[in-house]
Amino acid sequence: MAKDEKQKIIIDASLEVFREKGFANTRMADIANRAGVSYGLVYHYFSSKEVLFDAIVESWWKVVYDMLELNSASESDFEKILNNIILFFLDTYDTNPNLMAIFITEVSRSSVYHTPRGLSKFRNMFVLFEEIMSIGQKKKVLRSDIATHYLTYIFLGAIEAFLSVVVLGNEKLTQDRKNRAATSIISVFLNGAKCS
Amino acid sequence: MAKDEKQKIIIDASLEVFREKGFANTRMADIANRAGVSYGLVYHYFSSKEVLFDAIVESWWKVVYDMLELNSASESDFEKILNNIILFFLDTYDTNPNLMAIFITEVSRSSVYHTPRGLSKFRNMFVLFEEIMSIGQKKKVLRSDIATHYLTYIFLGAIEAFLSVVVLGNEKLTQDRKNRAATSIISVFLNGAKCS
Amino acid sequence: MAKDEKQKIIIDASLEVFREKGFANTRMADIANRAGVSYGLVYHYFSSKEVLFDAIVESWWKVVYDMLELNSASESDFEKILNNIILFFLDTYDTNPNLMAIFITEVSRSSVYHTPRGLSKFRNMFVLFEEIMSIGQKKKVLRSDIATHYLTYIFLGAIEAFLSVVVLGNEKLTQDRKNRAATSIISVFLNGAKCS
Amino acid sequence: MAKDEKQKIIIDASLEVFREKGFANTRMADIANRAGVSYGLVYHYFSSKEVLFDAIVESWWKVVYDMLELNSASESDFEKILNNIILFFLDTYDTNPNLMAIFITEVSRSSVYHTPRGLSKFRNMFVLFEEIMSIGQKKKVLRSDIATHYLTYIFLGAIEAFLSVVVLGNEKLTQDRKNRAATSIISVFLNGAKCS
DNA sequence: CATGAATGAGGGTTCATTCAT
DNA sequence: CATGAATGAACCCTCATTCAT
Repeated sequence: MAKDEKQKIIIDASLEVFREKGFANTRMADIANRAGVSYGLVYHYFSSKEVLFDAIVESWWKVVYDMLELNSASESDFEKILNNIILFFLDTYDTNPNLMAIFITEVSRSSVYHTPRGLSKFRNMFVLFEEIMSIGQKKKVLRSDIATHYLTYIFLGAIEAFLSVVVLGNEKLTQDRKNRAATSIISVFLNGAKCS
Repeated sequence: MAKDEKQKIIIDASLEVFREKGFANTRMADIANRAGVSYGLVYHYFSSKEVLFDAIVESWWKVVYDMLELNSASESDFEKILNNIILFFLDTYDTNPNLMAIFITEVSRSSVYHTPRGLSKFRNMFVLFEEIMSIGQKKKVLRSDIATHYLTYIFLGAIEAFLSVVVLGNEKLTQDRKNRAATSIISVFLNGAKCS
Repeated sequence: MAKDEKQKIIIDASLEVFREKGFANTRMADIANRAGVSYGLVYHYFSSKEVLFDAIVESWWKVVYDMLELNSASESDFEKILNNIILFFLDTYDTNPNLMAIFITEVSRSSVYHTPRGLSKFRNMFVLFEEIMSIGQKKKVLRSDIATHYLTYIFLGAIEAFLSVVVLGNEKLTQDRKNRAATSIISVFLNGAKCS
Repeated sequence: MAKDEKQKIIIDASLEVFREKGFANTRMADIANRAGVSYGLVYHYFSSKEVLFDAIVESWWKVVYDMLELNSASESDFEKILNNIILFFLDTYDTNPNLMAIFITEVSRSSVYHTPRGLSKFRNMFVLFEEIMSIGQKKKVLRSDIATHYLTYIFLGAIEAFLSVVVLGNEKLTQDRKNRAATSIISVFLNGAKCS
């Protein structure tokens, strides 16, 4: 429909602008201009700047949660699961770098998003990650002498750190590089960085 | 001197407020109130909000760079170096949780800080980290089949992820917990998460 | 006709909303919603918010003027005429409390309505009231040692004050109470409040 | 002090503008311009348009309540008390016509002011008026066969109606005219409008 | 050094009105 | 007739910064 199309145009424009300027420095006028629509139309679809931002973030959480739950329920080989997860993030960066950048710079750490509600979303992701690590431990793939949340910190931290560098450098990811990154991260995570 | 004392009072107050509200939502008036000084005095010492924030961040970068350079030049056992680095961050959180929180939420990822100048500071830290990892590889402690920057992502990412959880949860760290965290992170980083 | 019906639906809805929120705080969207019609249809029938409001007020003035002219020409006993006038206002409140409330709160005093044109409508009512008082004086029912406009102030003021209290308190008027109010007001107006 | 003077300048300017345009059509910029101060200074003293308006209205209620309580406690002749009350309103119009106009057009009836809190202020005045009427009845000056509140409606209504005409016509009141108005209103109120 | 009054540009939001379908 | 998407001027309020005392 025309309606959904316009919404999409506005959301896409806001993804660009939020990414470029950050939430605090984004003007609703910037979004309207970028979208090529009038000032008021943005408000016709989104009742406030925050609502617009939330719409973006919610859609992000949904796909993350879905992805994690899917992998949580998966019967695949555990290493394959880890690989899926990393590639999910890298592929998302590929197809929607603005969304990924916003997640990294405005959501994952930014105090702006850390209202109680925002925090719970973040924690929820963490819990889902932890479940997967717990599965790895139950399957005897992962060590059990390390508390599950440390495994989570390290795996999630590696992904975020890699994404941060890519995002902040505005780098382009080839399929090849994505695979190498996933392989390297998983290799260190599972086998360690120490010389054998 | 009285001068330095007042400056310190203002900086301490701003650490609190920046931590609580984030840079964008902090008012100069908030800082003045928290410091118990007049509105204009803040401007007497810091010519703008940004200058005040930068003063804080610069002091942070200085200690981080110093610490990394010290460890870079250190003759210690490599594992000991890694341990020093982790404990540096955890100890800083202990003694100055506001500074650590600001680093995590306002600097390390936030787009607010990602002016070209801010980015270069961040990259500089990354380079120093990378040098240490490179040393580990030269010393044959770390694998050389993994690109140095991946080792960096994983190690730095783990620290940041752990700190994030602690900071966002406003948690208290005992000496014991700090040691356990360091040990766990290093153990996984070096030996891997896989069951042996 | 369908046309007139829709107009009436819109007018009735606007009476409700204008009464509840006042002219300034009424949105055209509120009226459309209350009427259960689309946004644009209100504009189809009324070219602006002011035109809609005026349509209401004009209809009010018309019945007031008609009523006053009728009583002005009436051969009835003067006391009966005063009674008719009071009961006209009270009956109107009964049948159309929203209209009465709008008159009291938005028209009779509100500066919103006091454009030159609005004022002239108001003055016109005052003149008609004054004519009736003048008739009372000519008929030797009312004292002539009091300037006609003072008689008008007192009589009209009493009606407005009573209506104000009823309107602001959103009170229900029984036939009995209406009669008592009319009798009391007229008794004091004609015979005075002093103990005899 | 400079501070109080500036406040007064702003309040005086806002009295003018509120009177001319009404609350809803008054721009904060208008007030600042009229006061000859910067835009922000208005907010320095009054945190919102509503707070500024309330400051005005509160000061009004205070003098009204004080005046009514004084007359309530007065040992004077009852007719003298009625005269005092009327002259209070007329004198206030004389010295501060803008305040009086705002009371008449924006407060006494306007729905804008009829929040629950606004209403209670209005009712409070009504109650104080009613007490005075009740005293008149107890003193056997006023008839007791008429419910007290009807006496109140008629007396208060007469004052308001007179003031309304004066305010809307932007008329000038001489001392002489004030006295005649008071005498006429009281004469009709006490002795009635009927020819004897 | 210290105070806090004063400034005014900037930005989010509202909402009457228009217009394409 | 009817719809509701689209427009954009208007306005309240914020707050970093300046400045007189």
